[in-house]
Amino acid sequence: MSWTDERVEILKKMWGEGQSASVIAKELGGVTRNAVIGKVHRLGLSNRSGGGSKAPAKEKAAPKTAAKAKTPPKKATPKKEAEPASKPAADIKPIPARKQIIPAGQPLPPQPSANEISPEALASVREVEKGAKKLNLMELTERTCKWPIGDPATEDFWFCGLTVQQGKPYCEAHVGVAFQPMSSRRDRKR
DNA sequence: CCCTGATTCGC
DNA sequence: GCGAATCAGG
Repeated sequence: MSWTDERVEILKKMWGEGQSASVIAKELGGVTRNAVIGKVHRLGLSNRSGGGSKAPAKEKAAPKTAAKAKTPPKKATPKKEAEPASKPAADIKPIPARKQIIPAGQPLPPQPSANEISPEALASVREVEKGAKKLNLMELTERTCKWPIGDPATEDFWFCGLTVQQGKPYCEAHVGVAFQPMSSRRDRKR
């Protein structure tokens, strides 16, 4: 991919909106966040200033003087990550025949007592579950949502598997229902 | 650990 | 000009 005019437009727009480089990169597709950051700098809008026109212009000393003076690339962690780099996208979920969906009354490991989920949270949860990866116990990793769905006693059981929210063990939606601020507990009719 | 932007430098 | 590798801070 190259930086076509419109792609740069999107970049400027999103960067201006304060979107992170990774998000912009994902949006544009075909580029990594590094590419985005690099471009942002070349465009001179590293600072989120729009009409400032005042460029602090902080020049760094040019270390390259000697013939071959390479900065010792210290590799503290030579781990090579096999990142998917760029992949089209996996949207469009046919969604087979899924009847029973979270009975909301038993599959809630956390918060054992009282689990009346707010309508909004429950709505988003169901939304998420439509795109859940349905991972089994073996497929869970530190960054997959560990929210159980279905009945552990049957085959209709799997884990959400979506990307977790930093730190938490669940994805955003599930974090929402798992960590209900005890205040929002109101007796819902059932 | 993950994420963020910043910088360097070979291509 | 481009962007991976790397650095540095949260």
